Amino acid sequence: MKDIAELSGVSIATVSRVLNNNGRFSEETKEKVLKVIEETGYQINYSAKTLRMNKSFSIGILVPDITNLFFANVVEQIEEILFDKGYSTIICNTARDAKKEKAYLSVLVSKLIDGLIIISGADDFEFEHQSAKKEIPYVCIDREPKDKDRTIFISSNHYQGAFEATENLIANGVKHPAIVLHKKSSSSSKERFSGFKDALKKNNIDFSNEENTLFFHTNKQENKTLLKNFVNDHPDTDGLFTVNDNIGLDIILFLKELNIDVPKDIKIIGFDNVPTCEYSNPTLSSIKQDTEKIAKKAVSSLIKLIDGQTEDKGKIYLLPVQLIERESSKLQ
Amino acid sequence: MKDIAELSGVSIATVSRVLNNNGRFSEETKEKVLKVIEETGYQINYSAKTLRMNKSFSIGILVPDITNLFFANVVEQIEEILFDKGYSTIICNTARDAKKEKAYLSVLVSKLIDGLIIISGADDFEFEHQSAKKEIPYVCIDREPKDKDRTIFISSNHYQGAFEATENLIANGVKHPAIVLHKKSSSSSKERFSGFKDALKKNNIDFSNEENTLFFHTNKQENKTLLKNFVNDHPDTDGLFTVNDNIGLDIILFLKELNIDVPKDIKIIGFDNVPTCEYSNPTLSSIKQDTEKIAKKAVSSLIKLIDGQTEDKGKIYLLPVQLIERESSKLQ
DNA sequence: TTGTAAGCGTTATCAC
DNA sequence: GTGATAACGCTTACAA
Repeated sequence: MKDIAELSGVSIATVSRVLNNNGRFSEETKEKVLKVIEETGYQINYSAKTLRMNKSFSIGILVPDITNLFFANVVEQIEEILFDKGYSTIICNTARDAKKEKAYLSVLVSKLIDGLIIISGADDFEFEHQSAKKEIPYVCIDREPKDKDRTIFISSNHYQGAFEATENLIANGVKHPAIVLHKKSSSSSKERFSGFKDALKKNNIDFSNEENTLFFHTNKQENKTLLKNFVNDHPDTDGLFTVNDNIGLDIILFLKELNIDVPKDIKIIGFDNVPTCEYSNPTLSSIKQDTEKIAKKAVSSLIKLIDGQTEDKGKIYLLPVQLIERESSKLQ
Repeated sequence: MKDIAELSGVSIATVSRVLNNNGRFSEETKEKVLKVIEETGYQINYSAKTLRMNKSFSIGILVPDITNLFFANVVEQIEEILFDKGYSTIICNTARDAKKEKAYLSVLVSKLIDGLIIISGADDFEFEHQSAKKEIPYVCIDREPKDKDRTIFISSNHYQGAFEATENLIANGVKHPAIVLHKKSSSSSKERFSGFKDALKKNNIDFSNEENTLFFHTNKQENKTLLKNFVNDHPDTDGLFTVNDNIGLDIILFLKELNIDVPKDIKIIGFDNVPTCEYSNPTLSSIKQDTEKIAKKAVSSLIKLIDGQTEDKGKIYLLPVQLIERESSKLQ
């Protein structure tokens, strides 16, 4: 800027005004300055700007696993919107590791990020606003904040999705549905669980943990055995709602090995609508989340908070989901 | 820092020394200062540090599409290694848009990033080092740099992978192999193309663009027609090497509709080894890139450049790939 | 409409 | 060992 000022024969202050279009300069100087800027290929120094303005024009995103397609889609779309608004995004892959999450939060605070978007995660999110510093606005996607009044919570309607999936199974003739899920569960999979249970209740099917739930681990081989035992112990089972598509897809393979036909013997519906659903055999029915809406809502909510509009604080946005029917749940 | 200094009764300079472990302070002061820091929950201000040191402790990554699993894997691993080394990563999703790429580069320069990692992309990468500023070190993954002497190029051995895939098809009885690829091609898909051609040559199979190549577009329906026409025009075709798995997986579905059996009538091998390969029917053989090695090599190379070690500049690292045989290419 | 200068939170040089 | 202090590049209040 000093160079620009000298080359165009004005003061540094004027250069700054022109750069930020703050008014208080003549058309003539403006052109002079912009010309020099053009020629020199000047690039603003954001550190200095940040230091001075206490605003970094960057937003942090905390995501458990960027290789998960659902997350990747949301992140991609958030990033695009933010980019258009002049913010850059710092994507932090926490690898579902609480320690790493803490470390990242600390780095983000140090970088004076203007806002934070939290995507999913094992337990409720807590932001320990260190010291009396300016509080950093944040919004949560698919993960409940501990401090609900301070932030905005955006989530797909997991309950509704699970409910619809289960009712669809029943409508297609399933008499003994079961849910397959992981033991340690996020707020969203808890919602899915209760959607499943309520659908049974509504359809007068008794629910018991023993008969209607199967808990998977993370190891594939182990899960294969768990499934085998489950269908042995509960041979009536004729429909499975799997808490996500990865589980559903694995089960399709497992059942093939057990010579159990999908959908004739057992119907399956997953959750997330990952691309693989279209390539499996049979193709996997699933619940599709509206990643675009989620991303848009998250960004607009966050921007509001950043701009000091507090009227949405404490709000919860539940976004609708959509059942995508494919072969795995079809009536024969 | 000022507060810390006052609270612990030392000068700001001393606090800085303790924080950075620069020596020139007594054990006693150290403890005193660290205690206060602990209590106050002090967080360093990176903007100030960056401004002063002209070093930002952050690295930019340019990636065409974060929802592509191969890219996501590489990015994830790069991020993890960098995090352990105290760098934070700014992931820039260029969406294969040259304009956006330019815009991002400009932002990254403004943020004084210490280094840059470029992943893939349509054409050779050019970094127009603006003005006489400090030059930013960068390394390229799967994308050739224009200015080869300035940087380090890391790539899977796409040529070898394509060569092996093609030879494997031939070894399994394929007499009339064809390659399926996109018209506008990156440096890596060019390599794959020439690996394919050379494998034909070595096995005394004549190559012609007309008989042995099929160019796909981006539209799925269109591609289905293209494939249909191709197998009509060239009914001898009994093996396809698809330049990536997404094409291969689509073709499996298309051929099913055409009542052409895979692998009996036509054998297929893809490239990238995406997870879906294991779920399709038949499962898709593929070439697996070693994302871990790629990530490690990229980071270590970049760090060397950042540290001013120039002896590796201009080097090219070709990393081995691995054929994963599944049902789609098996001999019956 | 323009210029001067203080100050943002660090690090690094120098003096003690 | 420790402390003053200049400087990094920018914005902005105030003066002109």
